Amino acid sequence: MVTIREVAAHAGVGAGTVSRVINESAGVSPTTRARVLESIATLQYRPNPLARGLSRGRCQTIGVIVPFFTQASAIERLRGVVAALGGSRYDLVLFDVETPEHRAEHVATLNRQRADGLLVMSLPLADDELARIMATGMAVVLVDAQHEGLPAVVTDDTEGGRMATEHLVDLGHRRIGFMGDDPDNEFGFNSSALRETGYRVAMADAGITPDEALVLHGPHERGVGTELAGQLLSGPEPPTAIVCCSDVQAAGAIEAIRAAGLRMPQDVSVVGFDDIEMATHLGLTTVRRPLFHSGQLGARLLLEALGVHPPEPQVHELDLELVTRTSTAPPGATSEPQGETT
Amino acid sequence: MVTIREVAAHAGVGAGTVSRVINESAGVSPTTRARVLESIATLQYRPNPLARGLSRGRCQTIGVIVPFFTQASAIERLRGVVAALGGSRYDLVLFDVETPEHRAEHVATLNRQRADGLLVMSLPLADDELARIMATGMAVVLVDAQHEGLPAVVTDDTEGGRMATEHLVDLGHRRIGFMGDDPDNEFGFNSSALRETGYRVAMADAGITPDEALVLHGPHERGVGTELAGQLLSGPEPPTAIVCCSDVQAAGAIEAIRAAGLRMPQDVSVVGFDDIEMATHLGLTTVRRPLFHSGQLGARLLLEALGVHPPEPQVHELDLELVTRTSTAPPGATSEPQGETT
DNA sequence: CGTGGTATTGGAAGCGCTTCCACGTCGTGC
DNA sequence: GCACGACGTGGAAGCGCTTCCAATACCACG
Repeated sequence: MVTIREVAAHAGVGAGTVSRVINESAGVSPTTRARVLESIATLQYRPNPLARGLSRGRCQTIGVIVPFFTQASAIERLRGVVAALGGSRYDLVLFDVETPEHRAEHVATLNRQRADGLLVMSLPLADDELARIMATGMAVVLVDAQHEGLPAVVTDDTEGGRMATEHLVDLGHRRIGFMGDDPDNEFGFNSSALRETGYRVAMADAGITPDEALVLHGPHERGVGTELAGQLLSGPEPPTAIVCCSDVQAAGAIEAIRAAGLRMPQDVSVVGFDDIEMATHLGLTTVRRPLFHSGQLGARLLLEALGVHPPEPQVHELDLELVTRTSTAPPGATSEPQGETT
Repeated sequence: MVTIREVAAHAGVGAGTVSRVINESAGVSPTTRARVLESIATLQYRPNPLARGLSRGRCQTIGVIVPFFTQASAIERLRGVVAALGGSRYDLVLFDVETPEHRAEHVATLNRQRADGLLVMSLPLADDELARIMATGMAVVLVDAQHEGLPAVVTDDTEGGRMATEHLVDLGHRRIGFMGDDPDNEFGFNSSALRETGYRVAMADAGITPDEALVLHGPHERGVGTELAGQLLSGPEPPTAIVCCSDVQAAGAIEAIRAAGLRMPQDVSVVGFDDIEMATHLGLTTVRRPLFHSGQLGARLLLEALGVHPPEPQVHELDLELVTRTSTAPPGATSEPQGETT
């Protein structure tokens, strides 16, 4: 491992001068600079990022805290982050959160030296957790979460739930079920609850009182979607349409519909949420979340926040969009609906 | 930011003692240890990882070099890595490689201080690149790539190509097309070429001389799959089956088949490669690669290599498996095939 | 020829940690 | 009562870098 001192010795200058050259600081004569650069090339010198970081107090790394890295939606966001970071000089450290303990651990461990900035995805951090992070001086940007005084990239989940439900109402459905995440999940995710609110708003707007037996909750898993949908469909008065708060649960629901020997959309319509790739293949009507874009924008905001002129924290709301495919139709429709939007 | 010295002062001991406590080194009396731990808790002290790394010469981080982070197969592997790293004390730094320049840059930048170990995915690194990496003393594990003297996790691509083709031959196909990656791609990926070899082996075994007009190449993209398949199908003597060297290209091929007004599998059978999630939804018969498992195993091997007793470098070959779904059937089959394997 | 800048430069200090060495302070065996 | 380990412990040195300060050289000007 070549050190800066060896380079200095080789070039016949002081260590400080070499440092000035690598950092492109002003005040090095062109002659000296050239000599130093040559020595660097000859010796194949690479500055030690750790030493640099220790000395400068920052490490050219941004951390991404992402719950359930294994979920398609998280991946899509991460893709956006990677894309945005592509051109920058920052490395990306991944903190996967699968349990509340993970989160606590990461928050506790985190400090300025691990990452200069932090992208927090989907996790509604508690006040004290955020306070601790802020105390380290790290720049923080939230994606799919919100907190006073912090820049954030969000979507309107309530509106999304409303859009999905309204679409079904417009098609003529009255008995509409809803499947969402557990409202009292251990992470404090609340987007599902908001979507449920949107569902209720749309129902109310249409003058329908939701049948509480048609509103079910369970973990964000495909199998759970199958199970919940099975429950809905086997009831005394099954719904003619189901709003799912994720494409994953919707995929499960579709399985349940097939298993029950029912047809989609003739017997049951299904709307999902997210528009992950799978939705295209399933022909799933869904509320598209700008996942990639949100990750990308979040990373950009973070880079800005780390820059020379950090802008005022601002909340960026990205639009949701209803993508109509073949999983929804008027209740009791007899013919296959035509045309698939990709 | 609390430093080790402040903790030492608070506990009335020397900095060395505090260090010994955090690192659980022997030689600290229980009384002192308790006092120090209390001070740490009171002051909420967190060791600075940079300083620690600088001092110890390692940074508790492993790097993952992954080309085309945006590809489903890469993601699946990464999931495995994250899973394997879950319990360890190592952080994960992601190096995305989208262009050969990226790769060169990463290899140049990399040094021991950035990561203690390196997981190289799918990238056939050149000798000099590897030499440079090895010179840093980093532990290296290859996944889906191989190099003398390095631990690796691989699959037999030739055998995979053979399996896929044999399956079609067994079904009675004779005119079988092949679609693969560009053989002279800028990264030096060769798995597609190996699969093509397997295809030729299977054809030869069946006594069939492949029609070179049915062997096409193009970038690993869905759109390209559509295009190539379109070409195959519009020829004077279209194939009755196509072996695709990835599920992504296969998905494109399926589109082309639909677009051409043909039926799958009655008119054309399709076999993919990878078994990404999409394959299930497409009903795609495919050669399953143990993607998750390979990432997980790779990460485990790396952790072992970083451990106290690094094992001898070893090449671990994981099995491929043909997953039969509804995209393949005997040529000219009249009835929908039954039963879907998930 | 003296004065005050400006342009370069070397090198010490310090970032926060680990680790090694030296220094007590005991307890033990004689 | 003394020598000798073993055990705890403090603290200096050093990891490789940045950055600041002082020093030098050089210039133009009067």
